[in-house]
Amino acid sequence: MQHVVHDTHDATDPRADEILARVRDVFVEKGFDGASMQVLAKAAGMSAGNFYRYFPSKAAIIAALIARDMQEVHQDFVALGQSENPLARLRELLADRISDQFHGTDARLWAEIEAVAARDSEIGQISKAMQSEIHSQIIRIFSLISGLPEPVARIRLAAHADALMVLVKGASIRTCHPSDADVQGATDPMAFQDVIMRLIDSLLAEVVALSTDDVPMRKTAR
Amino acid sequence: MQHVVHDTHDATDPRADEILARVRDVFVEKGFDGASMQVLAKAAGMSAGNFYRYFPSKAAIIAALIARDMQEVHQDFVALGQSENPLARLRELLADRISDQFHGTDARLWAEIEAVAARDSEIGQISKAMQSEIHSQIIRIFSLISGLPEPVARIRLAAHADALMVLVKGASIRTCHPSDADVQGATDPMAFQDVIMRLIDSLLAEVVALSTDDVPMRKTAR
DNA sequence: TGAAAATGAATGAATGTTCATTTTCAGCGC
DNA sequence: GCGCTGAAAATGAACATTCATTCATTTTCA
Repeated sequence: MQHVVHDTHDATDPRADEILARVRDVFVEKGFDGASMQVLAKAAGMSAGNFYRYFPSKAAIIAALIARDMQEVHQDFVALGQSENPLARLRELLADRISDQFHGTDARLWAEIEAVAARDSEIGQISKAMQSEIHSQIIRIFSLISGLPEPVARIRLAAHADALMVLVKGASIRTCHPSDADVQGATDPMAFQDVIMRLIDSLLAEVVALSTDDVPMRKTAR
Repeated sequence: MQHVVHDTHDATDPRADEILARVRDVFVEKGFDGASMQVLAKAAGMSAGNFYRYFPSKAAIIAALIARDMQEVHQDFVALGQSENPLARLRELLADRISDQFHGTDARLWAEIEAVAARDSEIGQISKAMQSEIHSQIIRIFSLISGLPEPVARIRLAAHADALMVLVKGASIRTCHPSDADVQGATDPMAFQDVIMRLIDSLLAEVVALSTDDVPMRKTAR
C-alpha cells in the first residue's frame, strides 16, 4: 500500500477529511440507515447541530466518502500509468486489493454504498460516476499494456474492464467476510486468492492478446 | 435437508408464499430499512396488524425470502446432478443466470440482503447458511464432473466454488444495473457476458484438469 | 467586540410493533 | 333457510421509540 502523502489542501477541507475518517467506521458497522446523525456526530467528536455545518445531509457524507475513495483510487492509477511496467504493477495492485488485510473494511462499505445507491438517486449517480471513473482508468492502463490507442481500447476492452471490476470487487467482499469461524465452509483464503488471481491473469492475457490479434469480435471457439 | 420432495406446499404455507411474492418488489425498490411494515403490508394486500400474523418481524420476511430462493436454487442443483451431462448443463445454467433477463431483480435483492446481513446477525446467519448451501451444491457438481470423490473435491475445489459464486453474483449484479442510458460508459452487455463466460470456462477447465492431476497443492509460479 | 464555531434541547415526522375491536365464516341445531 | 356461536382472520388506531433536522443560546478567539 503505497500511501501517497495526503496533501493538506487538496481542494478538500482538511477538517472534513478528518471527520470522514472518523465517521467511516460507523457506516461500516451500522450501515447507512443504521448510523444516526447523532452517533455520526459523536464519532466525529462534535455535537449533532455542528455536524450539519460540515455535511448538510447524510447522503452528503456518503458522497464525500465516495469522492475521497475515488481520489485515492485515481492516484493509484496515475502512479500505475507512470510505472514502466504497468502490467506487472497492475497485477500487484489487484493482488493487494484482493488480499486486503488493510482496507478490509472498504469492501463492506462498498456493499453498503451499492445497496444505498440502488434507492438514493443522488448517491446512485455519484457511485455510478465513480465506477465510470475507474472504468476509464482501467481502459487507459489497458491501452498502455496492449499498445492499442485509447479510443480503440475503450471499444474493444470495455467488457474486460467491467469483468475485472466485478472480479476484484466480488473477491474483496468475499475475502473480508466477518467471523468466518465455521469449521465447515471455511475456504482457505490463500487458495481462493490464488484462483482469483489466475482468473485475473487469464483476463489480462486476453487483453494483451487482443493487441496482436486484429479481429474485433471473435466468436468464442469453445 | 437432503432430498425433500418438492411438493406443491413444501411445509410452507402457500399463503405466505403468495405474500412473499408480492412483498419482494417492495424490498427491491426501497431496501430493507426503506420498506416500512405498513407499506409491505399494503403491498401484501392486508393491514399492518394482520401482517404480523404471518411474519413476526421484518427480518423474518427477509429470512423467508432467502429460504424461498434457497429452495429454488436447491432444486436447480438437484436437477443438475441428475442430468447426464452436468458440466454442459452447469454452463448453461450459469449463462442463464448471468444474462438474467428473468431474475433481473434478484441481483438487487441480493445486494440489499448482503448489506443487511453485515449488521443484522439473524439475517447474516441465514445468508451465510444459504451461501454455504450453494457452495456445497457446487462442490457436489464439481465432484461429478471431475470424478473426484466428494470429500476430496470439497477440499481441493472449495476455492473454485467460491470463485464461481463471486463471478456469477458479481456479473448478475453488474448486468442488471438500472438505467444504463449513458452514452459513455455503456458496455455492450453481450461482450461483457462473453468475457465472463470465458472466465467461467477457464475456471471449469481447472476443475476438470484437477481430476487428472494428482498434486493436491500447486505452488503457483509467482 | 463580534463573527464564526459549537452546543444540545426541541420538533415533527416516520416506523416497528401491539392490541382492543370488528369482520368473516364454517358448523350446527332447528 | 335461519339464527346462534365461537374461533380465526383482519382491521386500524394507538404507543413508544428513533431520528433527521433546526435553532436559540453559549463558547471561542482573533
